[in-house]
Amino acid sequence: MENKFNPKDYEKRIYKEWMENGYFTAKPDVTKIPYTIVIPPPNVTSQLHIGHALVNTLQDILIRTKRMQGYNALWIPGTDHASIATEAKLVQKLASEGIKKEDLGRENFLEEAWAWTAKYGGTIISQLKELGCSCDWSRERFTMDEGLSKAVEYVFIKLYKKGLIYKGERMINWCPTCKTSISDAEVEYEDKLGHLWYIKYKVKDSSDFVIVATTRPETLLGDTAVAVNPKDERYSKFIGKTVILPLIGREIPVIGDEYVDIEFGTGALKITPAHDPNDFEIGQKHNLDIIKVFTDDGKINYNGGKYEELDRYEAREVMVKDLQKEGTLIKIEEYNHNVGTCYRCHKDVEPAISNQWFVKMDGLAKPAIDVVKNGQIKFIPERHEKTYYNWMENIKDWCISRQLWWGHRIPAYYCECGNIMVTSEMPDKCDKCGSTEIKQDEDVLDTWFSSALWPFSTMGWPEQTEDFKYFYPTNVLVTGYDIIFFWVARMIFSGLEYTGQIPFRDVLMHGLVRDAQGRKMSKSLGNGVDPVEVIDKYGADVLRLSLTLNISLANDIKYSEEKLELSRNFLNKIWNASKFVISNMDMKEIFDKVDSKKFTVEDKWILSKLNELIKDVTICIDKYDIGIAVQKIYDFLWFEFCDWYIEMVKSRLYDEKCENKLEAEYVLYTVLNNSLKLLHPYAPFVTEEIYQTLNSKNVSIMVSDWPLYKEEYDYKKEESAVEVIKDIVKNVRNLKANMNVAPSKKTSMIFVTTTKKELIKDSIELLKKLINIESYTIVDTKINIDKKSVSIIVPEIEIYIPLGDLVDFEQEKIRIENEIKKYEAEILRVDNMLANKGFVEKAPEQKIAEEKEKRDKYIEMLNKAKERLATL
RNA sequence: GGGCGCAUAGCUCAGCUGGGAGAGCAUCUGCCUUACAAGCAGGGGGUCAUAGGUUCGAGCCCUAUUGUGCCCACCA
Repeated sequence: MENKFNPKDYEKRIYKEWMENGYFTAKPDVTKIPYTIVIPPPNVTSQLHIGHALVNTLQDILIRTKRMQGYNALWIPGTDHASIATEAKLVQKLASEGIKKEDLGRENFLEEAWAWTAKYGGTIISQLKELGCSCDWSRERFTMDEGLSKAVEYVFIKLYKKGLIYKGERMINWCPTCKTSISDAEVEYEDKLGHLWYIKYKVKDSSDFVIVATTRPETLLGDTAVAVNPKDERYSKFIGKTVILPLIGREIPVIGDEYVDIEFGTGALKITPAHDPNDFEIGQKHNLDIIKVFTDDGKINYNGGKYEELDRYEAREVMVKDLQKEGTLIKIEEYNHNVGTCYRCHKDVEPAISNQWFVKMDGLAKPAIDVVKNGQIKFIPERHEKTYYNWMENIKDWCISRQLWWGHRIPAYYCECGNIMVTSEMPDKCDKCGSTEIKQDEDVLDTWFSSALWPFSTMGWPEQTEDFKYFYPTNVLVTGYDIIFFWVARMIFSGLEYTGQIPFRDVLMHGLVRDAQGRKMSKSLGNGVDPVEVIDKYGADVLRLSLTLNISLANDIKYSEEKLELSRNFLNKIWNASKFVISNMDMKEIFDKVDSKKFTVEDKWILSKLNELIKDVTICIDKYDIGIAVQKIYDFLWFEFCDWYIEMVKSRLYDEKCENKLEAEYVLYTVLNNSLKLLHPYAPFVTEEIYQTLNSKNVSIMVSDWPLYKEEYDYKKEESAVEVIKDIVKNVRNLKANMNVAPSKKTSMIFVTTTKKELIKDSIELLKKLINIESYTIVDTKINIDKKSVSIIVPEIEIYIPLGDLVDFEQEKIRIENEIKKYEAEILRVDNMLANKGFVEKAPEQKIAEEKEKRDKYIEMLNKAKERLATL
């Protein structure tokens, strides 16, 4: 083992060994219970960011734990083609070369896209490997693989035949920058400061006018009515009349509709059915004309007269000026409102009427709600179920067509006669009119349409493969709560509809990783942390630990350098402790001669503590208390094993004649070996490196057995005995520190006790080492005690340390007086409790007994302290 | 407008089914003690946001308030 903890020495080598030994692969095996996770597929061209590092560390922890526990653990990896995101990036790249996507043409563009995928596609995968992920790479999938594309096509056709997919003209969200429709879930609302413009619409053949307030004056080009509330006395008289649109002079009717809020703005609402969802509905109700005024890229179209070709915001400026000139703009107010933006490019989306493909949601939503309500699928933390219900219960039809090229092309074919054929192969001729003039739909499917199938399409579904039959449904889905709508919800209803089963049993949702100031990490802020740089500097284990140690999954995680150092220091500690243990393993080959009767009190104590740890950690991981589990490992290894046990056994190890040296080595080995196994899911590399050094180069910790709780290691008596020893040691050290006596100074000690004689005798070697005893006596009563001594009082034991002139009696008096005060306070606390009728009557007996015991203990110590004080 | 979090030591956060407030960092004191100075030993530091309530007992459960963050929602 290298002297210094340096992850670079072994991480790459170990990962390669795991791969070569095929430890990550899993095959159906009826003799084992499957445990399956499918990775949330990262974008094929993405780089590993800190969120990926977290979600994949969590999955790896679960998979590695279950694998060691004997499950047939399978973690299916893969990537997503991320239709809109990838296409946008590629378009941008082409633009920088002066190429437009349209000039390239569909075929060539797709060729570029595949080339791009091939070039950048491997990065994220190799980064996941650096992180230590134990995915079955032989099953790596891509959402545009042939098999997965088949699944997409199969589902589309099936749903179409069932009437669950339809095409129609609806109001959808249009992104003029990405030039595609997007679903409701893909719209992000942002609070933006805008204006309310008050515009005068003249009533025809009258000197009256109606003033409307709008945040979007440019849409007046598409106005086909002004609506007022029929109950509004100011305006009801105008209903049925017409008003004249400013700037363009077109006549539009004034209509009455309850929808209009009398209190808001002016109480008169301009209606633009083509560019506002509410106006669209009102338009439908009143049979209003629909006049589109925008082009697909957000410019004013041919209906805009002289404003044609102007960008929507440019048009706004120009029109506002013109309105001012005309005198019809009478007021401008600042106004804060919610503006829908595209989740990809963050530009404002346009509500627009468009002919698109939709998935009919009402029938799909209910079963998806039921499986969560009845507990077949559990969300962790549970509160996210509410978010899920809220969304599912108010869901609208899902717009799935995208005006993009990169993605699964819609398997719909159009004949010039208007007939639509939905099939997997391009038909030779129209099945209605026989024409051979047939064209495929130009659009592709929403990227989430294929992700929704991920838990089963990755297993070869719709074929009833062995994998699918054995590994599906998956056990747990691990993901961030920010994609409940995009992905989790859609996998649930898809799984139920297509496979008739839930896609996963548990949904483990983690928080977002934020920067040290608590801000979201983003490119624009430049506060992102590159996990690859972290791995370079600290190693993957440290990164993984820093994301899991001392965190609660329910909350967002603040990332900081400090947490990396904490993790690094811990692993360094383990490294050094292991070095110590390994260098003291000279009798390892005769461990079969270990005699458990020769276990000392500290041996039994640490074995018992280890035993508890095994139990706790196993339970915690099962409950997804991943942060608590590793905290317990940390505390045990550092504060029990290193701080106490190793110090306690040193004297035995250094003493060649020690009769239970073998047992000491064995216990060191056992505790370290098992602790490494518990820690392995969190820090796979360092635990493997140590494990192989501790055992043999031919074994691997990742396929070793998970430690089990053993009844015979439950040594309660020894646990409490060691607590007494620790109590003594801490008190002596404390006293020495307070009196400016070097801890290493050897002293003689007198132990006064009647009940704990054996314990002191048995553990005197320990005490000698831990608190530097030169000589000692154990007596029943305190006679012949050197006046110039200090005293220590612990339950049932008094210890006197003659310190000669170092003893300052005034100091000693004050110290003992303070202790007396402490004891009195404790006694008072218990007395108050016991004097409380309610407590005595209602508290559990055990609790009352515990309190009484404490009281006795403190009274005893109080009396001793008083006696001692009297002699000073 | 609805919904959901969070508020615990100077800082970052743990705290499982309610039973004497914890860790790391920072700070102070003393230590290069042959696994570890990325360390060891010891100390100081908290009305667990506020106000009520339930309970024998509340950091934990209930209600309200304040501050703070997030999600959802078509008021122009």
